[in-house]
This record gives sequence, C-alpha cells and structure tokens, in this order.
Amino acid sequence: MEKMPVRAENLFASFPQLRAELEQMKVAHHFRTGGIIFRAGEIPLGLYIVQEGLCKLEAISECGAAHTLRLVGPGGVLGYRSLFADEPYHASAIAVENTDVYFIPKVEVMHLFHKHPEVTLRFLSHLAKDLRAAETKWIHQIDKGAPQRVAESLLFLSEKFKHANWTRREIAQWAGTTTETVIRTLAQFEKEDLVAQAGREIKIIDRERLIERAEI
Amino acid sequence: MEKMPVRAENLFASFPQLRAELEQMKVAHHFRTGGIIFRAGEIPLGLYIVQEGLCKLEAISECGAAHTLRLVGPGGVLGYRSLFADEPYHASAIAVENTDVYFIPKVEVMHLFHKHPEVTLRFLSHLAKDLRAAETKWIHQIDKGAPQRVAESLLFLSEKFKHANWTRREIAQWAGTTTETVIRTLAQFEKEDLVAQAGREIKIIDRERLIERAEI
DNA sequence: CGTGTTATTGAAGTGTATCAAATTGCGTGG
DNA sequence: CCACGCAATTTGATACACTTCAATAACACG
Repeated sequence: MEKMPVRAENLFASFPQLRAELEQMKVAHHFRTGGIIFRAGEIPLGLYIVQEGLCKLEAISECGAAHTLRLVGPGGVLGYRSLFADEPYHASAIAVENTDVYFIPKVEVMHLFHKHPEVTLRFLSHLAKDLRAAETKWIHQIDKGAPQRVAESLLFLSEKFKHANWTRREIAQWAGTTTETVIRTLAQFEKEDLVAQAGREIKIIDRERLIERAEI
Repeated sequence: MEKMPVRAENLFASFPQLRAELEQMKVAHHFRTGGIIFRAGEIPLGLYIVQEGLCKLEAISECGAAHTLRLVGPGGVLGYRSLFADEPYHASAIAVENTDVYFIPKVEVMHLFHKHPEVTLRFLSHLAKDLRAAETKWIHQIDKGAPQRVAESLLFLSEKFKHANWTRREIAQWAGTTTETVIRTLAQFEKEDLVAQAGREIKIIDRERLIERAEI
C-alpha cells in the first residue's frame, strides 16, 4: 500500500526565534465542527496554522458532489497551495471537529521567507509530498476497486487522527466513491472479520489483512 | 472545463545574470524518442531542464499499467518533485520525442536558491499549480465519464504541444482509461463531427463543441 | 519484406453508481 | 427527560458504462 505520510510537525516549529516571531503576528480563530475557515473562490490573504482539531479541504465538483482533497491536523497548515500559486482557493476549508487556528497574513509569511529561507524550502518539500499523495490517489482511483480504496481509507484515516467517528459519507468522500458502496464494503469486511461495527463506530480488528485487502 | 495551465516559461529564465550562472553549471544530454531520463526508484541527484522536445512522467502502477502524470516541454523542469521531497523518484521520465535537456546538480540548485530566493518562490508557485492540476484530475476521474475525459485530454494535449501524433494509447494513459475506450470514443466524436481521423492522425474540427463535451 | 507495434471491432462480464424506501441513531428543544 | 425531527445508515433492485479478452487489420520501421 502507498503510505500516505502523516506530517504532524509544524512547518514553522523548528527555531525558537521563529516561534517567538510567529507569536507576534498570529491571530487566533476558533471554529466549531462544520465551521468554514475559507471558501472556494475567495482570495487567499494568508496562511492558517491548525493548532488544535482537524480540518478538511473539500472541493465541490461541477456535478455538485463533495470530495475531500486533504486533511490537516495540529501543526498543519491550511491555504498554502492557493496562496503560493497566487490563485483563488479552489477548495473550501472546513472544520471536521472543533478547531483552533492561527492566521498569518501574507506579508508576514513573505517577510518570514525572506528572513528564514529554510522555511521556504520546508514548504517546498511539503508541497512536493502533497503532490505525490495527489498523484498516487489519482492512480489508485484508476486501477484499484472501490473495496481496496475503502480499506486504504480506513487505514489512513484511523492513523491520521483519532477523530473518533468518521461517517460513512466522509469515508466515501475521501475514498472517491459513494456512501452506499462504503456501507456495503464495510459489511463485507465485517463478514471477513477485518472490522467490527458497533452502531456508527468502526473498529479495525485485523489491520494486517486489511492492508493486504488494500493492495490486492 | 478545468483549464490545465500550460507553463512553458523557464523557471530560471528571468534574470540575465542567472542565465549566465546556469550556463556555467549545466550539463547537456540528448535523448531520442523513448529514451529514459530517469527511472522510478532512483535517487534524484539534480534537476533536468528541458531545452527542446517533450517528456512525460510515467508511473507504473502495482498492476503493471502505465499512467502519465505530467508532461514537460521546453522550458519546463523534470525531477523537482522528488528532489524537493527528498524521496526517490516515484515515476520515470521518458522522452516522447527527441529531447535535449540540461542537468543541474543538486548542490548547484541549492546554491542558486540561496543566492536567489525568488527562484525558490518560483518553484513553490510551480509546485502549487501542479498540485492543483493533480487534485483536479482526481476529481474528474471520479465524476466525469470516459468520453468527457478523452475530450478534455484531446484539448489539453493539442494545446500543450504540437507533438504531431499522440497515439491512442498515450491519450488513454493521460486520460486515465484504456486504449479501446479512447478508440471507441474517437469514433463517436467523429460521428458527431467533433474530430476527424485520417489514419492515425486526429484533427479537432469543432473545438467549441468539444469543450462542451468535456464539461457535460 | 517481414516483424512488432498500433489500431480496430466484437462479445461478454461485472463492478459501481443510481434511485428509492425503510430504519436507526442522535441531538435538540419543549 | 422524553419526544420529535433530521441526518446517517441500511438494504434492495436496476441499469449500464467501462474494462477485459480475443482476434484481425493496418501501419511503420529496420
């Protein structure tokens, strides 16, 4: 299975001095579950650093379906792709659970880059890894079946964050399939003793074989 | 239709001084059609700037199918994603037609970044746009049908480069489908007077309606 | 002039989306 | 605290677009 890297480290967190500088310029915001940090189409004015909680980047396709592009947990950064590309956001950022973020204005980011070139390189590396993840996702969408993608998603999401209950819909939006297919696949996995479902909860029982299931 | 941006400009090309520096360190290589610039799994040692010709980044999936991730023409750069992510290449770079490239060792690149921070930002922007393209491709894979993706691919590929004859297989590998489906779709498009096929050549007749066809 | 790649066509199978309808679970307000 | 209402879940039936496999034809290239 392609391991989707979970990078929880703060992109800015290395230098004590840097941390102090950030303290100066940051603006704290709180969002409750479902809250919208920014919307597709808006112009990026800066970056959002996730302090606590979990956010998803959600794109609505032309036919009205929602797809989850990326997930960002504590230490992660929101809004950098559009900011650096100098484009409007092409996805919305939504809090999956109660979330605290710090906003850093664009000028401050640029100033930071100027003062600490290593940070720029850090972002370069980060974007490069995101690009790989996205390209891998495309390939898997092509030549893996829905069950494999669901297995993969279960593994990834469970590792990514203890966000207790991923709904079947959320899993579907991450896996690139429909809610119904996720449900039927989970039923099948349960029959094979790979997972156990208690109400809405999903528990992975046999991680080993689930990994195999994601690969076949 | 999502416009996949064609960025032919050289990422390094802005400053005369920079150009001069590049001249110093570059190493020229030539590849004929089908030649392999680098292979998936190898460790990146630097960047390749495409001077003349056209290259594709091709990933072979677990089940043995080839998929075209990106295309890079004159002025474009090969191998930056893996270099910046500090990972082995996850795709191979292959010359689609006779191609001249310049190789720039990693140390030189880093030195360049150090000396000209704006160049780093240029790459940041470039990667950000590639990421968007990849995410868009994933979404389209999910909720567009094969004919729409073929239409989209025809438009993109014809704009991207006058690389005279894209084979049906190459189109399929870009569109995320099979050769047979491309063939049948082209036959359908021909019946609708959107394209004309003369032997292996494909000519777009009604660009307007083909764009519509990619959107439906 | 052969030999391998590319193109073409046909038949068959199947995985998944889609639609619809019933049920469960959860939060909220009365 | 219970009841209500809405969202999430579940199940079934149906349709069909696309892949897959196979076999032939056309073409390019050495």
